[in-house]
Amino acid sequence: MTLPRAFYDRPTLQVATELIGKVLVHRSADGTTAGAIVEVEAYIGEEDPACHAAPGPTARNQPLYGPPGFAYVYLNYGIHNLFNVITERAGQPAAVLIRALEPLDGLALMQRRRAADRGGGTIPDHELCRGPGSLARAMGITLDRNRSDLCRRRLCLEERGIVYHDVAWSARIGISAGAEHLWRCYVAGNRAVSGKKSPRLDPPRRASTFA
DNA sequence: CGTTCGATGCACT
DNA sequence: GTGCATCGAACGT
Repeated sequence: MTLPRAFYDRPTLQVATELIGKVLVHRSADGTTAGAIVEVEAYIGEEDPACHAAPGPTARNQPLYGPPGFAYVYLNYGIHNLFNVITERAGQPAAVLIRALEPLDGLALMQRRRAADRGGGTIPDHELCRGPGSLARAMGITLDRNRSDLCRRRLCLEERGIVYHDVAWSARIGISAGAEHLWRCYVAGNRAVSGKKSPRLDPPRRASTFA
């Protein structure tokens, strides 16, 4: 079932953690793709230097100031589309960046979209939606989905009863200002999560007693 | 395995 | 003109 607008109309960190395990679905002209969210980052308010709202309202960041439950898609590094969901009530600029999915539906279509960028070759399933740019590419999410209503059918988030354990928090990836906030939420140990090897939760099997 | 580095387009100063 | 909420090809171990 599709998440209602009230889901997004709450504190951003709360929405971020509850987004883990929810399913992002895109019904496009090419077909339907879907995946379970395993990694997100929160961007909260004009006081957060890494948030696009940091400079105050501009033409580009307008969706951040709008009502919750809408998409904010923008072009990054001239190459990648990044997909965010708007949280908090209108006037409070905040969003959650979706960084990685575990692919569920439409894997062949994802494969085709990703392969279109390269010469060819097959991509491992767990790498299809690993990283925010790759995810948007595999899901077919482009700039024309900016401001899309996530409570409609075309592009939405669903509850399918998926539960992940070992949910962890860390600093956000790829930013310098605002690194003190631990606003990245991810499933520890999941192969579809971006970045290097996720730090292990369990302690080393044998700690040396000698220094 | 790991790390480095170039590509690329647009918003903003 | 500058600086990105990145990716993956091309190297080195």
